[in-house]
Amino acid sequence: MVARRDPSLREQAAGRLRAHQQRLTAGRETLIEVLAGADRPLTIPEILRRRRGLAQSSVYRNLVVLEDAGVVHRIITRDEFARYELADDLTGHHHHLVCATCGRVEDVPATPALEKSLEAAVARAARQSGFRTSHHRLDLVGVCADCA
Amino acid sequence: MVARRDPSLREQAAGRLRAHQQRLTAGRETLIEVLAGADRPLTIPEILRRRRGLAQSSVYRNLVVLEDAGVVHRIITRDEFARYELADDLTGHHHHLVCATCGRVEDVPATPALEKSLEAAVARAARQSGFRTSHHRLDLVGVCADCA
DNA sequence: CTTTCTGCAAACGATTTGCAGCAGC
DNA sequence: GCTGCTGCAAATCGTTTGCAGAAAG
Repeated sequence: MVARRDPSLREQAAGRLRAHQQRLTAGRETLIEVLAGADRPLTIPEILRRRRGLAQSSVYRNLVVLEDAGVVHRIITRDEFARYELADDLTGHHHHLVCATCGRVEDVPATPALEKSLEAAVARAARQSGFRTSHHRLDLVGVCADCA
Repeated sequence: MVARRDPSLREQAAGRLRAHQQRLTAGRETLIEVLAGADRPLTIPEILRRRRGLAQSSVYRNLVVLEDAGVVHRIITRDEFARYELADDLTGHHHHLVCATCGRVEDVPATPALEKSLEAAVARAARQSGFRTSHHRLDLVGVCADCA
């Protein structure tokens, strides 16, 4: 998903990292660029393919740091690899289309009507369960155009 | 989640297994019993703890078979272990409360109002993406009573 | 200099798999 | 018997980690 506020993306990331006493290093900036340039969550092999010269272990490590800082978000579907995307609040809230066959994930923007229903459901569930809910996650599972 | 139609659960499972040329063996029946008796998805360590004497590798293998046959459903959250529950159509469609801290997952029944909104969103997303969507998955993420 | 980050290679751990013996038809 | 199921132990593979050297401050 392309970032909504490209110009400040770097600054926002830097700020969040600083708040976690972490630096915005070259490797971390590269990761943010790659994710900002993708229109869907990427696996680590995909990231490595898009930018040669990144060390796999540093990518893993930096994605953990970026996730802790709230800059990126890790999503786990059903296939072997985890996928990463920029955090929701940097790109706009959205949901995912997940291909049950190949694991590919595509973004789909949230709609106000649906979000309203979800809010209501979240509030109801929270009330009766003792869970303090902070956000939700909606996946539409199916078969993508390539796998059909 | 407790099965809605306990009496026929065993028969339904047997039928689905047979349709996939698989037998309903003792080990598989035990798994179904354990999952039917739980009110939330269980990890494999939890399953092994509830029924001593099950071989870990057979549990893994049988859960794959049961999933292929459409009897159980594997869910992956964020923590180390996958979790298993009986398939939606045996227990009733529901969603999940996921604890962001400990990974615990609780069931929450689906409500007609929410499902209607979801249907609409699914249809809209499918139309514009080339995905042929078959079902959805909604997780409410938060912190459970124990971790709060 | 001191602290954090990087890259390599080795370690980890949930899950999968090879194989020999057993059970079901 | 033949085929599929089980359980053990070993292998797999995405991910994590130890460590020594390089950058940041």
